[in-house]
Amino acid sequence: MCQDGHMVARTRRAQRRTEALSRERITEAAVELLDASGESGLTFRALSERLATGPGAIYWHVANKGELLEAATDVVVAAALAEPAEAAGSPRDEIRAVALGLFTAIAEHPWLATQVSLQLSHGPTKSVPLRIFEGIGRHVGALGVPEDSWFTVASALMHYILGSAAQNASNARVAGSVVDRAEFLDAVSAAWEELDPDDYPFTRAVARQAREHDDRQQFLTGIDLILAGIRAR
Amino acid sequence: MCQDGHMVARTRRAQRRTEALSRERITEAAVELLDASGESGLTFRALSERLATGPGAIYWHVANKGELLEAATDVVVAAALAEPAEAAGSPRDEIRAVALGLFTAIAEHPWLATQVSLQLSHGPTKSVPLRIFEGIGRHVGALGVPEDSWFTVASALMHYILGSAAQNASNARVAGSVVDRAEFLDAVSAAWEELDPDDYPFTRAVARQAREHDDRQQFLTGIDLILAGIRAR
DNA sequence: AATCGGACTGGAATGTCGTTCCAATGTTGG
DNA sequence: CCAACATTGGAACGACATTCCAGTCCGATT
Repeated sequence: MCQDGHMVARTRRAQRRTEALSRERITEAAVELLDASGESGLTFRALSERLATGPGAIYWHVANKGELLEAATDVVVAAALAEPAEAAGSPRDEIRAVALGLFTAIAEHPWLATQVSLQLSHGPTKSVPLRIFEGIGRHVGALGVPEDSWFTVASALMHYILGSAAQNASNARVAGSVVDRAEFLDAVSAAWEELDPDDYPFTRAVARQAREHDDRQQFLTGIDLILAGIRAR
Repeated sequence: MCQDGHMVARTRRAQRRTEALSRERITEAAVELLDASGESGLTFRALSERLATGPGAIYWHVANKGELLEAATDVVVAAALAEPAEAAGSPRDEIRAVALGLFTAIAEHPWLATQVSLQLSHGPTKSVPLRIFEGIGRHVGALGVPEDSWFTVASALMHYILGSAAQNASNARVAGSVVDRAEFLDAVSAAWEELDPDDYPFTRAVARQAREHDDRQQFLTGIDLILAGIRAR
């Protein structure tokens, strides 16, 4: 088996390696892996196999796993925010579009919620929070908000959007289909109704509302709430 | 600290083990470890050493690391929400109190932001999201909100609070003192001002506001924004 | 009092992960 | 053609969460 290694190189390249390894191809494969098997599915070993290479080759293009996760998140978020750029509506509609873009992106890539929250807590200079902040803020001026409140208003909107998105990932993960979703909400509602009435009176009281609510609708209602607050000043 | 030398391992209990191992003691030690060395500092090895035991003993009381993190988060959040229970003010002040309680808890335990976001995305039946939701919702009724909007309004407030909290963890982590904080904001603001004017016009425009803003103040302003939106309906 | 069984302990062992290292390979310019 | 260099991929390493198991302790039963 020692001498056998002479010709070990094999025709590996003939397999699929028509394109060279690149940061883009690696990130793309990472996203596919994340979509297919969740956060724990993305390992350098699995990635190596899918790209028909070894871990060392990946490390030539990417510093570490954190950077890989960051790149994957960035690609997906950028795609989600790029779409509604064409349709020019009222500033209110524009902001709703940004919010809904993120909302559906997270529904399609459940791992995204955790990652975006993570990037957010890693600092405001990371590209993902920047993209979102800019995407929202761009339309805040047109909303009639005085300039010295821009920062505050855009921050409030971003925080609400990301907070909601994080929560709704759990729905998306468990509920693949509409039927599953109904079951999931039923389970949540039932669990809430069995809480201790002394400790959780409010949650028990709204258990029925939780069962019947529409995520997307409620999400937009929340945005309208903030927009109404802005207008009320 | 005082080693008993190479005495037989039998007199182990004489060392420091006056109290028995319990879920509470383990969680407490986990929080101390997290506070001292951050999220990566909490390992079963370090925890074993601090508790003068082995990993196996810990696993008798705690199922896995996730459950340990959950318990640690729960304890800290519960403590943060318990304080303002006595002082009864206007519903608006009560909600502000809940929000500020979480805000300062995260400032004292920077690892909390990530954990709370994580728990949130793991489902609405986990105890941490429940506590927060209840803590807020309890005062929503007194706010004059019609009952069929309770769920929506409480959700919107919770999402904003948790989203803001996640962001402000990065400030807290980097900025131990007031001086550090000013430096941090300067760095962020400077980084924002060097962005591409075509891609990030808004962010560049508010860079100066970012430098001078007060986290806590802005956080409360955001809450007032939502409350104003509620009143405006 | 002796013993028996389950609660509890802790050290060793297992397998997986991120990461590093390095010999081998392709590629490029002189 | 050959030296410098960029790139590759497989093996090896250390740290980690988790499991296993041989013990130890303690309260209930007889």
